[in-house]
Amino acid sequence: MSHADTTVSSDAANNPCSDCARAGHCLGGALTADSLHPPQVVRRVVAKGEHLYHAGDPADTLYVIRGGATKTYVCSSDGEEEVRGFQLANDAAGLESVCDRSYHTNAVALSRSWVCKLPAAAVREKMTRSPSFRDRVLSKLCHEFERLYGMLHRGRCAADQRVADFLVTQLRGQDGDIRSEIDLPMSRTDLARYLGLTTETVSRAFTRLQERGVLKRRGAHCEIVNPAALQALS
Amino acid sequence: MSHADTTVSSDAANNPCSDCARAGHCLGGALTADSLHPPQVVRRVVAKGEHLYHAGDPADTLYVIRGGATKTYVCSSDGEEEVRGFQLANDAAGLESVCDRSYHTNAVALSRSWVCKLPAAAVREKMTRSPSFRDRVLSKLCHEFERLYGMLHRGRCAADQRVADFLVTQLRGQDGDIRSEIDLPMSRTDLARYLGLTTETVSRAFTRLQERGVLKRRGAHCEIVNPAALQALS
DNA sequence: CGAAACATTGAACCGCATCAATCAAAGTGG
DNA sequence: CCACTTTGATTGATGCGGTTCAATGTTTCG
Repeated sequence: MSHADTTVSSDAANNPCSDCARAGHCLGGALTADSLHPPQVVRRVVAKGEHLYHAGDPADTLYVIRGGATKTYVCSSDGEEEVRGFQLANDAAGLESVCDRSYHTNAVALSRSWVCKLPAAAVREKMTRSPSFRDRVLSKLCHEFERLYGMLHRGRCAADQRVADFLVTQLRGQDGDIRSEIDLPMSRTDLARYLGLTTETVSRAFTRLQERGVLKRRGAHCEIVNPAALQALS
Repeated sequence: MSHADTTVSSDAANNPCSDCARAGHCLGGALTADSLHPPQVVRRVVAKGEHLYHAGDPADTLYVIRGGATKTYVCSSDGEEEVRGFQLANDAAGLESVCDRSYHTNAVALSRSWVCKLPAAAVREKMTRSPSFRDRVLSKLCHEFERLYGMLHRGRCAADQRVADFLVTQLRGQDGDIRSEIDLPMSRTDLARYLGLTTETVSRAFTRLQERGVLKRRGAHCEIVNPAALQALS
């Protein structure tokens, strides 16, 4: 994945979205399309382990992930970490900034990541001015609802199903087609805390999937040998 | 609970919210406050077992429950019913009408219920006109997110904790104070399908809570003897 | 009253968590 | 570059909680 366009031209200094290939599909692009004066969207590189925000911080920024990967998580009352979601390229983090005063999750980079910061105030203002932009934001919220309902459903399935379902979800790109291989950016521990299982159980599920000839693993890389079988499980 | 105001005055025929005590706290009241010509909000009585909408129907109505109780549910691929939520007085059903074209759940009355139908088009239109109304709708969506996150957390707890946590949630009225007794409007089966457990496990959890002196049951009625102990569990 | 639906209780089984050990990969410092 | 440490992943053995199957008790309603 190339991030050559992070080198800032003088144009991009005023509007980082002007030289972004994804501007047409991104809330940031829409936010800066009818150009007001100052740069509203800011690009940033985030080191592995660095936080985008913490729970309780004033929710003043909507993040769009350009590259890399992040996770959102909370620490439950018993001290356990609950992973609420992973964000890859083109995903949003901190959507609660649209409808709440403060973040209720923590967000941290799983690897070196490239993100765009959209001021929540600008997003709200644009929502007021443009119903179509508002509908795009609502659509994002709607997708998040669907994802959460999916998580709830997964929580009622057996371990192998949870892992299979997760893989199917991850393999489906935003363009709709289904890839046959993937690099999982998160650790087994994070995946377990996302799926509501232990690392041991997740590990065993992967082993079983491999033994059945559904997939092959090489470290974080994961190749789907039998997509139909994977789909059938989830 | 009295529903005397369902008897329609000629005023109320044009605007059912004009004689509703809850109009000030209800999206319906806000929708009809700056009165346009025809009645936008329609009241209806829904018989037990009658559906408000089905999954796949065009999502053209936002429902507000005035009295009674409803549940939303989906039938998963394996034929099992998954209950996604219960709606009591002042709760909304069909929130997806704000951001989606069609409902993705079914909604059915658990008992004779009184509902208000808000046309989704009118809600969207008012959102465009009034940022504060828009923020109220967004706030509803935000609360739904919180509820879903709570459900996800509950899904990782033991059976007794799930039931205790559910009770605590139900006992907390929208005014913030905590009641000491409650009539559960849903069957054990529905509750089990909501909590991701079996009816037997839910039943045993209630029995254990009673044996520990936390609560007393008389049919659907549930009296909390030791609120502190209940809170401590959840 | 009698039937049907719902709720409760009991016994046995099974899947996941837990505890524990080994293995693999990635740094780190001499 | 190689020992050494550290971190993460895998595999194994055991126990427990919730499901499953089955029976009984309770409520509701024609």
